[in-house]
Amino acid sequence: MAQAQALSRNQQIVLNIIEKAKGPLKAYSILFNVQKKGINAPQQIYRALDKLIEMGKIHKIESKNAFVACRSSDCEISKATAFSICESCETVDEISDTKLSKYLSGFNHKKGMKFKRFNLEFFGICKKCKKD
Amino acid sequence: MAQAQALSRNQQIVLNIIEKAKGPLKAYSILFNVQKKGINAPQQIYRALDKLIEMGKIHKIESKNAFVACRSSDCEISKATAFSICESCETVDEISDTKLSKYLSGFNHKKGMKFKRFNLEFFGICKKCKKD
DNA sequence: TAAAAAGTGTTATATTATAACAAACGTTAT
DNA sequence: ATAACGTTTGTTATAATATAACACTTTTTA
Ligand SMILES: [Zn+2]
Ligand SMILES: [Zn+2]
Ligand SMILES: [Zn+2]
Ligand SMILES: [Zn+2]
Repeated sequence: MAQAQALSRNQQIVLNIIEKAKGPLKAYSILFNVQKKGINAPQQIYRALDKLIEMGKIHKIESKNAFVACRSSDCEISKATAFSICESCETVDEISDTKLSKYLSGFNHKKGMKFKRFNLEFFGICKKCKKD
Repeated sequence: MAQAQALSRNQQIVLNIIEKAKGPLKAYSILFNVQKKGINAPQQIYRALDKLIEMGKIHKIESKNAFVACRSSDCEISKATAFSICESCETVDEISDTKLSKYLSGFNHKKGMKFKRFNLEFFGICKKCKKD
């Protein structure tokens, strides 16, 4: 069993903020939130984000350039991610659906390319927003 | 049958460049390529790109901030897109697989959100790059 | 033909992300 | 312990991506 990787100081600070957040956070919004902790430059944020993504602790929502904490425990490496995104309130949920994940992981392209990783983003209007 | 929408001058110029390209193009690379045609500002590019996306003529590859022409004729509105992306040579192919598309269009989130649209990006190493 | 809608040109600015370099820190191997 | 190595940090600067705002023109619709 691979030893769970320890987080460095900056990585831990950034992860804490993302985990506490209700929704996806942008890099610069994270930056503004940690200036009191002595982190002053974008680089410091982006470096932490890169490592956290590698470790599977967070994911990037590509369509929003924003970052969310991983909630699904089994994506230790971010190689099969799926999200549901509300176009009205911007809520993002990580979808962990075994069938979906298996279906896509097993998907083979006609042109013979073997996939290592995928990212899927669904868009719609969430239940809560539909009521309004 | 809905009348195919005519393109404005700038939209046509931008679309031509993207269609001629072998791979995804970035907005500013498009801009540099059309300065001889009198287009000088990012806004003009982004406005054209936005409309072309709405019409389904092009798609944005979110993980690369780049744009490709639609090759699959049946996505008149870009509501169900899937791409295969080589992490080595950066080649991008639009996947038009009816089964995949149906499977995903019919996918329903546990939380009851009805999806209007999705975008799927697969990553791997293409056949050609594997040989090297 | 007047009003409305879509498109254009332009300047300025906001937002997102990386380059490059020197110093500090944490491991491991003599 | 200490040298050597890789990783993390701090910092300044800059690159790349994208939008705001405003005045004007063209096209469509009524
Ligand atoms: Zn996850
Ligand atoms: Zn919502
Ligand atoms: Zn298409
Ligand atoms: Zn390749």
